[in-house]
Amino acid sequence: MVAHLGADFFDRSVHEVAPALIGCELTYRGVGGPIVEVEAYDQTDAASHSYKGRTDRTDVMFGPAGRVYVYRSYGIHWCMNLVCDREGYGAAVLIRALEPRHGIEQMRERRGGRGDRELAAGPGRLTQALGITSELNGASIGKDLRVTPRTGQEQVAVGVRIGISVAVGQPWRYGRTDSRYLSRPIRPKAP
DNA sequence: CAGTGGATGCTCT
DNA sequence: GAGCATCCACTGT
Repeated sequence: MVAHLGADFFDRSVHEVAPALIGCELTYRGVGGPIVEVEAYDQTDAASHSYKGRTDRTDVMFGPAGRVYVYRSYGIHWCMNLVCDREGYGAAVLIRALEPRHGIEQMRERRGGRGDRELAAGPGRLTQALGITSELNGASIGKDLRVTPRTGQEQVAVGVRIGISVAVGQPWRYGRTDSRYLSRPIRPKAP
């Protein structure tokens, strides 16, 4: 029985939680590994789904911390977030990449036999590798989905977020400096 | 390598 | 009807 993070870990500013998640192990039904890349989104942020207020889609973002917000991206992919901050405030961390460590064979099957570097390097790839869909939207962490604390010190790099068209200069992307499993290299500022 | 465009579904205007 | 918190295949250096 390994200790895992509960709702209290997430019940604070997303800007504290996001960097603290780097190096924590995330597994869904035993499949996963250490998180190497995340992005923070909060209610005052024009790039956040919660920016324009609570809607049917974004409802989970405004709920209690420690729940899972899953949305469809570009009509094809699923992206997974962990909800942060107090109830009523819309904030979440987008999980963008992890290092494959547990259940690698299952990840390979789900990802069409791609190389290890392409199993979970990117938010759409990660959910596909772990078998996460909208069925998980609104679920609480701690059962099928677990996050365990990191064991050592991590070198966390900070950069600008990817794939957005507003608030592009905000340094709210975090990642392990030395990881081979990032979706893209971390750049301090947009070029 | 870098750059481009298509796939595809849903939310919000 | 526009626009997306993406990925992949394909092209050309």
